[in-house]
Amino acid sequence: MTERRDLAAMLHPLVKALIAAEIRALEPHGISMWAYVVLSALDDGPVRTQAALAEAVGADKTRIIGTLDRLQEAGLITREPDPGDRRARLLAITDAGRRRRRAAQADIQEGEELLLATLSPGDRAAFLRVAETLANNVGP
Amino acid sequence: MTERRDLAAMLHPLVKALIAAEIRALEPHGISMWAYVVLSALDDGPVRTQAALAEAVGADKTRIIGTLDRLQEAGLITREPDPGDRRARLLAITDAGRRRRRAAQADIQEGEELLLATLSPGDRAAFLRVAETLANNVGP
DNA sequence: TATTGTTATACTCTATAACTATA
DNA sequence: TATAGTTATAGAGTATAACAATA
Repeated sequence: MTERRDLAAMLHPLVKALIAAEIRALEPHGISMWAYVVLSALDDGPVRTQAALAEAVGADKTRIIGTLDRLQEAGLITREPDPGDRRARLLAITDAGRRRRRAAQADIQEGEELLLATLSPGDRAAFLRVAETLANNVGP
Repeated sequence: MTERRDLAAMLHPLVKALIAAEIRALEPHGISMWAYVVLSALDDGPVRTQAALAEAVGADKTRIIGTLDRLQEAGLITREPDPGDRRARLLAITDAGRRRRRAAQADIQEGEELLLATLSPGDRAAFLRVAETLANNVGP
């Protein structure tokens, strides 16, 4: 094998920079990183319990409660007791939430494109393809 | 632009998994992640102050002190006052440190290869090339 | 007075445990 | 009694501020 740097050593600073840029991009939209993650998850479809949502976004169930409080307060999600089992909370994104999330995502990806623009079309496509593959191989 | 997932959303779980694997790989070598990072930086050449080393590895200067204490105690680095300015500490890796670091790196990259093995040779090369490029574009 | 390294303190993020309400 | 959600507590990691030694 030809010599190379460690994957983590290369990708960790990159991810740190991406997250910092994402936080800056989210600020004008008035939502936190966790709020964005939650909205993104709910944009794929409603979820029946907060624990399931937490699991889907890779968080502890206690960690998203404040986020859900604020998203509900802002009218970006709905959160109602399941009539069939009033312990559970049915979670769904609202139209306003969907608009907010998609506007935020457009800004985030616009920033990311500045980085990707330095790549050849072939490298860009290969990198995105591999990133998706590896992210899926590695579990949630 | 064709639709795609956010870079951070793909790469963050990947990096988390890589770091977790790295920590497991380092355990038999008896060094922490920060110790490995410090050894790797010093394997590229000695450094004249702890602050410069901290900066080089993306850490706060107060955060690496305990790590340096342990590395020195274990004989993996040397750390002596600069005769020309006794406030500064000259830092260098020892032969034992170099051996430890390289053995650790071999194990780490062996684990990473399991992931990369799923890729076509072209995708593998492109991914490593792009990761290096982006990591450099993004600052230290 | 300024700089290097160190120690002490506080803050943020996260996880664990204890509690409530429903079943 | 078991489960979903919430609140309270504690732990890890990090950054900031105060301190000691040297210049």
